[in-house]
Amino acid sequence: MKVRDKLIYTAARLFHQQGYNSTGINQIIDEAGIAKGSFYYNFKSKEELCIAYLEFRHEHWFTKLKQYVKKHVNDTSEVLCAFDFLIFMNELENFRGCSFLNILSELNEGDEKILQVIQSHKNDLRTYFNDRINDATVGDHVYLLFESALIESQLFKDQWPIIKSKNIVQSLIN
Amino acid sequence: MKVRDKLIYTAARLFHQQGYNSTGINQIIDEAGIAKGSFYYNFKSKEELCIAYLEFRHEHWFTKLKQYVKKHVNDTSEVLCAFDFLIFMNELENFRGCSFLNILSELNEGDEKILQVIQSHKNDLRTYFNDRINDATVGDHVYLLFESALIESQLFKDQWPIIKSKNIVQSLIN
DNA sequence: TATTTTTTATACAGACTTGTCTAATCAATA
DNA sequence: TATTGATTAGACAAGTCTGTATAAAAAATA
Repeated sequence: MKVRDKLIYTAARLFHQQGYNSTGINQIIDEAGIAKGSFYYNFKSKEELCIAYLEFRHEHWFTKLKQYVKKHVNDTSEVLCAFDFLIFMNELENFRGCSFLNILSELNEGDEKILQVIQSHKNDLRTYFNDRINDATVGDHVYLLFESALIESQLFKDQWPIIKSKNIVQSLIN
Repeated sequence: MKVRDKLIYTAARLFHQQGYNSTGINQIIDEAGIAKGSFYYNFKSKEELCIAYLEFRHEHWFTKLKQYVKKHVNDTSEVLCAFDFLIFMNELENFRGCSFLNILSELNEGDEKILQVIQSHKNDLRTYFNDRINDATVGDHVYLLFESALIESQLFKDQWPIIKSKNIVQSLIN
């Protein structure tokens, strides 16, 4: 595996587990087993790594979502399946929530570039639902409930907000 | 004003503007005009200040919400009014979002005490809606949309998620 | 008035942060 | 084979962080 990718994967794991500001460059390179010089050869700053991380996470997350949906869609609808995917991810990642919303909370004024990556990801998610739901109002409604399910399950360390949201969505799309 | 309160108010302003990890003790005491010794006389650690801050913010936020609702409830319902309050607060606080959800994203494992304060606040908010809505399913539905409105308006730096959520809620409670 | 509580200013410890720099080594490419 | 690109280990700068220590002064209380 390439050095750059090793750094991104390690950063992805640590950022998601510990948060962005709580994770230092030194820990990343230590756990990745990469020299500091190589880090700054591949990234000009921590911010640049953050953007690479979010772009990686974007691909990773949507790929996993689509894989999951493809595998389980026979039981239910694609849209409802996305909520099951959240449950699956919470179990996998221990209720750490959404990488993008977590970074959002740590942003300072002037981090416009990072904010744009986050907005872009969420716009894609909104589009994902709207592409699968005829009524645009319902599509946004589902997107909003999906976001709620994400953040509230992180907050309560419990799947109930996802289950509740899913039940509501089920009644909406029928 | 008491030294302890000065510290909490200053911390509240800075934590909400810049985030928890990005705000140091030194900046807080400088801007509050308080000696460092006094800080550690009143709080045994930054974590203890954080809890005091969240408890203050809890009182502050609900007080402001109820004041706002009392003043504007003649035009519309209490529940819908709460969404207008979000719009009002975003304008006032420049789309910095929810203090509690922002802290949540910065939590590390082991910050159980802080997590409990956040959960307690959100439970109160959930109860607030359920006390004003007969159907418990609809109550939770409104709570979830409210949370979504909060985080999504912070994310997009725009009021549209609140307006959309409010419109949905309006159709729900009629 | 005497005692205790609280606040002040400041220096400091020890650890951490991001980022730079050097000099050597390994790998790929022309 | 010679050159360029990429990686290594580690020291280092300059600053940040939380928290402690000191001694004096001010404020509240008995």
